[in-house]
Amino acid sequence: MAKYEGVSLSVVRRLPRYHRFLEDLLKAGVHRISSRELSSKMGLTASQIRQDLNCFGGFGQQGYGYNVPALHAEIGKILGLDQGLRAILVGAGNLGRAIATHMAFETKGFTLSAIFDSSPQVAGESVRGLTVLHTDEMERYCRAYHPDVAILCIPKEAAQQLAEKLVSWGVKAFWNFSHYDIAIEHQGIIVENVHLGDSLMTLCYRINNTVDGEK
Amino acid sequence: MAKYEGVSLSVVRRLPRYHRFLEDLLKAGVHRISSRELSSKMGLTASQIRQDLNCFGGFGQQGYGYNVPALHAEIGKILGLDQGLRAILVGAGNLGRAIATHMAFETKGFTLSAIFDSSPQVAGESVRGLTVLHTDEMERYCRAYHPDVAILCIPKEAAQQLAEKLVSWGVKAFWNFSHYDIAIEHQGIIVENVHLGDSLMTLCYRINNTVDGEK
DNA sequence: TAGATTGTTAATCGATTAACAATC
DNA sequence: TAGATTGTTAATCGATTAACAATC
Repeated sequence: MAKYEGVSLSVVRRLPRYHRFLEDLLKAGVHRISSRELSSKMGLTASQIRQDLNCFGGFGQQGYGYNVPALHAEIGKILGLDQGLRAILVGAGNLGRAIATHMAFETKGFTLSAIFDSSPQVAGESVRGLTVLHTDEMERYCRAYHPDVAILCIPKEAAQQLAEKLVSWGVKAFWNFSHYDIAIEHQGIIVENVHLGDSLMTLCYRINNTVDGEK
Repeated sequence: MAKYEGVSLSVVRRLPRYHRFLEDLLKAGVHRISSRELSSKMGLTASQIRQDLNCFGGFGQQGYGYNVPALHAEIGKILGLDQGLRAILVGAGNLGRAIATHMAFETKGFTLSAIFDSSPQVAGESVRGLTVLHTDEMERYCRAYHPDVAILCIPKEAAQQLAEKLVSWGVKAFWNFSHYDIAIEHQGIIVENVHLGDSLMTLCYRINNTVDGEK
């Protein structure tokens, strides 16, 4: 654990993208790639790629470049995609269901192990082969199975209350789709936010404030 | 248009979050806030808030702070949330439907004006009060109504093909949920990516590489 | 007026890019 | 060996933080 402590979040956030591009190359049967070639495909500098990768070790070979299958596997290992961390999903509304059915959890390091909803109507339904449980059962479940992460697809107010409880039941990480900023009140908890509304508003700004032809 | 040309994307990306926090204060009946108070609520520095806001003008008052309703309205105007930009959604699968039904487009600067799907079975269905159209009708629709943005909730291969076409039909911005990196091949097009898989993999890394108690 | 807090300039910090010696 | 390309150090660039004079 914590093998790579000094690595900045900016670098880490680029790793999944490297992994994706290498996967494409792998599928295309490309066995060898230089930082220069990869940089032009990905729209960044060769320097940055070499710097990024060297945070984790020397995966290349001078005069040759990088071995695609090996590098792809290395990055997967660095990310921990083989770990099968246990995730629970909280909130089986439109978004929650879409996340449950749409996401390839298994190839991203996770197993979706339970789904909860606060509505008695929804509890009992089957989503992605899992029977939705009522949120009342969440404490028992967490204490018994110690999920690694909770995926919050619930409104802000519910998120605020439930995050508190989930933390007290030992959940240390959140994939947060709600508008509640967990990280502020819960130091030491890992939070990955997906603020769709913020993303859309940013897009709105950019459309309104971009001169035609500007990058 | 392009009123604020020099402002960096890092600053712009914080605007929606300011807007959200100010909305909460507004609802709580708070009329006045200093950069210092706001900074402690949001988990950033007072300096940064003042710097950020001053990119767009002097909205505060020395010795007093910021007027909450006024600042909230200003940021909304800067973002262009009152513009009602026309959005079309491409792909009415799990994710597309969730986005269509879940997102509050109206309060984020957009109007969802049409939904398309490539499956003849799906075309004709009603989603959020809109009849899903077949993708064959997209060209005619774009040429007639000039949508400002296309929301891509389709697989990578389809995204690659359709992005190409949409650009040729005059679409200048994308809210992209696919794994295809539009921006690389289409310079001058505005792309806001939501790479859920990347976010999940980043979370995987952070869980695997965070020492207990570390921030 | 005195106190508070902004707007803004200057200092620091971190991230990206460039350069090049090491080496396959 | 010669050419290519990495790993790594140094230079640059941009973003964040600190400081303080302006001013309400």
